Amino acid sequence: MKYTHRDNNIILTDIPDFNLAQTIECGQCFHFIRKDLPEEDDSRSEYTLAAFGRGLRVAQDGDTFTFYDTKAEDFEKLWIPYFDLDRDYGMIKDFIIERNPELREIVEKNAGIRLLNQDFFETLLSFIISQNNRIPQIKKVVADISATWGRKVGDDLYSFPEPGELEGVCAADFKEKKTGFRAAYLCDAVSKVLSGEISGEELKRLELDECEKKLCEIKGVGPKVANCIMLFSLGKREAFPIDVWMKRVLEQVYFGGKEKSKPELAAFAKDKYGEYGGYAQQYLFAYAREEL
DNA sequence: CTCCAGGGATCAG
DNA sequence: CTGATCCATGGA
Repeated sequence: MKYTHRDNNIILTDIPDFNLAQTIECGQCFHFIRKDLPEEDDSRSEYTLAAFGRGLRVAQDGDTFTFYDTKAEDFEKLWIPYFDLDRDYGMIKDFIIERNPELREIVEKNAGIRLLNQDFFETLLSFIISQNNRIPQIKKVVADISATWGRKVGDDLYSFPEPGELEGVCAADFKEKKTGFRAAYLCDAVSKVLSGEISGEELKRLELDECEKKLCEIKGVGPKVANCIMLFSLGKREAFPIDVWMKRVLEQVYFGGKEKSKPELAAFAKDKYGEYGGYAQQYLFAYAREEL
């Protein structure tokens, strides 16, 4: 990874297959603020985001990425893994398109997506919150929970609380954050993590099916949420979350619009995309939200 | 007013 | 296994 260090900023060029806006706004993370930029300038985008107890201001201008106020050590240890910058997405996309030519346009429309490697605990709670909810509302709840129990890590930006910071927080407290019926689920998740019954490190070592099964022991975690957690925070890139959008796009692309059940589609996707399921899923999801 | 949101728990058949 | 209903909350 080649980059330069200037005025406390990390400047990154020559990084292919990476678009900041596509990566941050494709529905895999909720803990960010997009900076309003004058005019609709597609070539520039800027965000502040929180991850792993840190805040980050980052911008893309053409093929130049700027990580503001970032030390080389943090860039190497935090942000390269977080943005998955060490991975060869050109190879991944070629592989997907070669085996699934019907996905060519869909992949190329969002060719700059990278799958983030997020914190397990934050991803677990965030995707419990996501169930039967809308992205703006999810973002609001995540920001509110962070502002209440996390630490200040930037202007109007707070880290997502660690498990220990939520010790003693009960369902009534979560309800005040507009989590609705998910409040009890969040309590169960927090208590299982605090007790050690659920551990991100242990889950990483499990096979996909075993990992999903274990995650589904948490109240409010079903197949879709479990697969999001595995894909976005446990490094399981063969995971394949199926929500209403994935259902729609798969039915449209492969079944002429005919209805299929989610378990049916899950088996279909596993057979079709195999270990690249997670990547295919994210290109399909972004396409579905834009075009369907 | 109704309908629905990156679903899941629960219960019926 | 499959399907129906309910779950809080907010926006269209």
